[in-house]
Amino acid sequence: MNSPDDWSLHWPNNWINRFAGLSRLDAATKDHLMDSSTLVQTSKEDLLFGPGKSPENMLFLLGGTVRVQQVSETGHQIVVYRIEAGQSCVLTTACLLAYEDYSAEGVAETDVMAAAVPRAAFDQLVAQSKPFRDFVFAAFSKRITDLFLMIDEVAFQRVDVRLADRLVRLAAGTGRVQTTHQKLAEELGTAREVVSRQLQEFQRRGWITLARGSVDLNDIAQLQQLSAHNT
Amino acid sequence: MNSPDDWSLHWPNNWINRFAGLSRLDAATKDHLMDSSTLVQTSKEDLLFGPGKSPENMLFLLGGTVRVQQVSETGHQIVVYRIEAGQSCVLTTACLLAYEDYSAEGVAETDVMAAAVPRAAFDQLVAQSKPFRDFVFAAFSKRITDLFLMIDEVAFQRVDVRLADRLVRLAAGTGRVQTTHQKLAEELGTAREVVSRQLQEFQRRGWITLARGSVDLNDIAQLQQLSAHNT
DNA sequence: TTGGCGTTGGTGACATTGTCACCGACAGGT
DNA sequence: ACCTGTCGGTGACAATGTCACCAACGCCAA
Repeated sequence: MNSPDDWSLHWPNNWINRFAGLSRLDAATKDHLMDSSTLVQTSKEDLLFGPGKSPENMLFLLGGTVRVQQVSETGHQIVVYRIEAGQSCVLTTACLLAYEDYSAEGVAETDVMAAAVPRAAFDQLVAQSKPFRDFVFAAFSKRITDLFLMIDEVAFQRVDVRLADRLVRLAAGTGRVQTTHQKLAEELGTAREVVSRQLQEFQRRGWITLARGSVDLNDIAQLQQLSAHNT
Repeated sequence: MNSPDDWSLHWPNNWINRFAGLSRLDAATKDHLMDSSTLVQTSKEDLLFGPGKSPENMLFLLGGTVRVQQVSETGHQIVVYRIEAGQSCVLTTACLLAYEDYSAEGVAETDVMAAAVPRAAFDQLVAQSKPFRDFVFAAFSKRITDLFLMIDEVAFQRVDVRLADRLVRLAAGTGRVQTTHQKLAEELGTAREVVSRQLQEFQRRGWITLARGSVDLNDIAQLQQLSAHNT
């Protein structure tokens, strides 16, 4: 669901309606936003921004998912958050405005379609439209609270709790996660061996079934209970 | 230096000049900003914002320091960043706009003097002044990159490296840090015992001298070298 | 089919960090 | 001098991170 095909290609001129926070824009502002935006498409695994590749536009994601991850000098990685269809790319937009030494990167996790708004147009929209300002600051707010929660999680949560949480999220109701132990380790910012051992423990308890390159969730309720259990 | 006495009490009507990013405001905007702001003072250890205490104003810090820390459900704490004199409180300003469940808190680390700008005035300034927008987004940008670096640090850096770094920063050139091991542990989001053992190791190497409630730095160069060493 | 060969996952040993229980040293007030 | 609360020290153990190495699998070419 929400592949670039299912709606964005059919109503590319009406993408604004997909953003709840933009519904309050007046007609003239919507026109301005539409006129100054261009549709862009990228393929799975493409790098949207990262060290040495500043994003020059603000992106509104119409379809697909962008994974934002921190790449450490130590060679480690950790996934900080994801931008889903219907969300915008505010943090990186802001950061491109001033700072060059941006150590996070954004990777297309699927094929992605997005509306790109140049920096100048973004600035003008912020100036002229209060609903647009509200949208921007609300998006900021959400992301920033996520960042604080992320710091809390990394600093204080147990690995098994975090892993159970990610498994349930990544399965997204499908009951299966197609990924490797290495990828899961990079999600959590830990080591593959740690993930392997935790997964073995989950399997021993009958919660999941392991296979090469995938994890089947047999008892999502138990996983959720563990992930809610902040001991 | 930069105690509330040394300048802010003498030129409280000119505080805007203390903010480099605000120097480009035109005269009318400066007047507007001055007129809509009120000076506020708080005492050391006062809670400026936190769970159940949303900040209703944007703050420009004129004197003192505000410590922003994440308080976990587990009872742990970690200091995320500090707001120094000459900086503004953008993140929390943004977060107050939308989200209630804000788990971070801001504590006055010294007596604090600040200029408070109500939300409506803030919004109007953002709308009318491009330099003010630039200031706001630049401040956002700085804080957000700090948050990403914080995630990196907590996830991937060794405790000894982080502790050495904090000691040098907290000493601020004075060669001494007046604090307890428990406070240092809350800086780093770790346990007191861990801090105690690391400090003992530093002392064994002759880098520091421990005393009850204080740490003297004997060899800042060595500490800096360790803190720069990202192995 | 067979034999490389890169990817994926498993394992044990060890280092680092976190947790717990408990202790003693110190400072301030009476 | 004696409480009393704060501060720091210590050992045992658990959880997590690191390292070296190996085995199983899938793919592909000889």
